[in-house]
Amino acid sequence: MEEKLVKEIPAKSENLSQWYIEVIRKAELADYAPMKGMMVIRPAGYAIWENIQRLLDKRFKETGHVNAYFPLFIPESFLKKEAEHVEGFAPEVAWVTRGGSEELQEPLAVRPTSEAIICAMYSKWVRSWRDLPLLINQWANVVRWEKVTRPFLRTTEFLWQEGHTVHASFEDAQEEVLRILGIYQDFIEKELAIKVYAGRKSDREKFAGALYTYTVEALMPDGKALQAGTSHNLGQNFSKAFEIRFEDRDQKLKYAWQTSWGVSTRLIGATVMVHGDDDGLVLPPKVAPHQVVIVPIFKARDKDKVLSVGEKLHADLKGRFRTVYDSREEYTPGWKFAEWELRGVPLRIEIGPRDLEKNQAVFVRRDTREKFPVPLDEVVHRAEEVLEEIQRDLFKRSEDFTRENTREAKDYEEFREILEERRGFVVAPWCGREECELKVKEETKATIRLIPPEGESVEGKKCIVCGRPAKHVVYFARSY
RNA sequence: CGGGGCGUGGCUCAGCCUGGUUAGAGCGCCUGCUUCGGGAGCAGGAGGUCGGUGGUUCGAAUCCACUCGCCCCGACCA
Repeated sequence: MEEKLVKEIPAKSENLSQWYIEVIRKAELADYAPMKGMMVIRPAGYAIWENIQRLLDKRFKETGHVNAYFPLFIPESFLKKEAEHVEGFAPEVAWVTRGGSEELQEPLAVRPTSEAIICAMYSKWVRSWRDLPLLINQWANVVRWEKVTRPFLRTTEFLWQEGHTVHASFEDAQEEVLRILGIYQDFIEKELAIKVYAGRKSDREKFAGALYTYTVEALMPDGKALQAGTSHNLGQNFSKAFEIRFEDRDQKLKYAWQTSWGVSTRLIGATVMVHGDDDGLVLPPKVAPHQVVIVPIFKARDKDKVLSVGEKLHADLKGRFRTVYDSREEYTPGWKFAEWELRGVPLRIEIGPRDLEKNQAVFVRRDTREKFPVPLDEVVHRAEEVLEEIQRDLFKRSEDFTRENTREAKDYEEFREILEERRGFVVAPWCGREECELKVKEETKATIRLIPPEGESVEGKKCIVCGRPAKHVVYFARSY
């Protein structure tokens, strides 16, 4: 039994919810603002977001997308143009009804998502098939008046990116939707080291106003699923509501086909939950604000020697990795170890008198706590390898956990038993009827998280609930 | 939005039930010295008006009402 090194954080395995909140505050990722459901993203948290932005934005640009920025406010009449859309979002929209001392003629919604305002602009910009595809993304904040909030996972205001594209055909739009879904999956698995399943949402769970919604879903340590990103095929629903038409090669005027897609600061929450441990954050090297921390260890008599080697190490490392050199003298090495572990720095490099004698440094992995000596002239090279190993191992662990907690249910009794006692994903055949979906939700609190891509045959399979012939084999889970 | 719990120096909490001296502790913080390979030791010091508002009372952290915020359960949630 390993000794717990950080005080005042509840054990992750015993109380995930408390652990999560405490870690976020103690590691200074975020703090509560004085208004309900709102938080301040502190520098340590924002640095993760900046890394997410950088790595995702690169992928968007590589696939032909450009960034723009649309207004925060949406006139009420615009929001109302697409019927399903307004119905879906109405309960959680914040309104501005006054400007200065004057009542507004028309209330302005604080965007809960930007389809309405963006489509209004697109209807002005799209005229010809030559204008398509239109591939725009924006990094922005949105506001949703949620009843239950939790830092990063569900807050009143949050940061995200939302892509909004316009295409000449259903096929083009569908291709875009799946391309983005692929980017999300690749990004989350490679950079955040979180295993996700990708698939389509049931009609009940899809985005308000979409034809189809695709999703990537991750499994949290308590066995509940978290929607990590969505990509919607909007069909012509919005183009008809907002009159986005183009004249095609055949000289016919056609309504455009659209998509929208997004991931949010919720990804930070997922990263914290999936990888953290009882001593605090464990951050994947690719998005960690600091990838390496160098801690020099010295007594008065070897201070100069150790510090000069430490500085040399720092100089060698800082060009390659996000490195912090913690040479503060007011804290002891032990204190620093605990502090940087709490903050999730993937690799710690210790350098002390004993190491100098052997011309080495000591590496300590945050994820495994594995400690091993590295010759001084191999530090940079080994650091690179170790960071890659950590990144890989974190994903492996997430993948193993997710697979181990993905089970097939033979019958409804077993289905309920799994969701009650072990949770995780339960894979089962479904007839496609909302009635059965609702029954499952009522009786187990689980919903259909996704319908996987076609492939597996449903020949001879029967709905886990009603026994009718199955249309799909789907993934159920309780969710955040 | 319904049920429950909780707001006291930066943090974790005691005090409240049974109102009454200058509101306490540990950690953290500041100063000095000694330390430094897993959250160092000693000495001295600073810091709170008890979430907010109103009420009861000679007197309120303590009792009452309202209100803001946080946590848990439920409802809701693309």
